[in-house]
Amino acid sequence: MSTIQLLPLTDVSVECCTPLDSDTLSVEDADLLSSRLKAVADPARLRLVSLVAAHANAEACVCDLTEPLGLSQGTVSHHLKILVEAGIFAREKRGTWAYYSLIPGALGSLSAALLVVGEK
Amino acid sequence: MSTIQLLPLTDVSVECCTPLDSDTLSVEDADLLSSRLKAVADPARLRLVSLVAAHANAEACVCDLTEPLGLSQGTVSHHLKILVEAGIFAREKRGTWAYYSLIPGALGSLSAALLVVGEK
DNA sequence: TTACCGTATTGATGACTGTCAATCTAAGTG
DNA sequence: CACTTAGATTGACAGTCATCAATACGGTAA
Repeated sequence: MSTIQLLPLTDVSVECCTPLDSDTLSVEDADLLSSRLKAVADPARLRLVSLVAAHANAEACVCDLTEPLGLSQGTVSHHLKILVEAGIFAREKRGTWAYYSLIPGALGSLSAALLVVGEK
Repeated sequence: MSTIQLLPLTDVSVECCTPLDSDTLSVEDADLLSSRLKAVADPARLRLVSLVAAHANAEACVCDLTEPLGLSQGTVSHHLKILVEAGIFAREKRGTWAYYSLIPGALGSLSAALLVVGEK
């Protein structure tokens, strides 16, 4: 049997979609990373992260956060949802209260991903 | 003369503005950090950082970046200005061309600042 | 000087976002 | 059951943003 060269073909397809620079950020990766960064690039949400991290047991309910943030309950709930959807906060409902906590390593991986963008 | 107690007064004022948690992100720091993160939380600007970093000599002019980004020249110029104002890119004009380059350590300090927010 | 080229800026537009007030849902409590 | 309380959701509004087309600016070359 003749052994068909498969690897060169896949290489060509890779070259096709990355024309000039070898290892540059793809559009998909850029969209993904930017959406995660957007979740954190807001003063209210940065303070939420800081408040929750500084809180006892590293978790807090909405009622703990509304007053120090100076925003309405609905707005705080909105920001918390964005942080949960970005994979930064975890939400656990116990009784009437909803407790939010930092997902371990989430900020670290985001911080690391940002750093990698600047490395060729 | 009666010695007036000044220190207790200032202590009270400090307690007044930091009611519960001790070392939480201030509103000013949150605004500052979020504005730097906003500069980077955009797909086009993330790709700009990646493209410049991967470019020869780690610098590039606008004409090098317009085509791989798929955006108009004016839009690319606009994004580059935002990155310069955020302290991430440096701009050097040589002749007709404007060369942009990553400021060393800029992404690193931003990445580190983001990480610190999550540490109590 | 005029002409050209690379870049910056302006104006307009459509999309997105942060915020609040109001409402709705759900879980406890009388 | 009705009532209260915590949180989520909705609708509306103002502000911001990404984008393009067009124009202005600033060197360089003829």
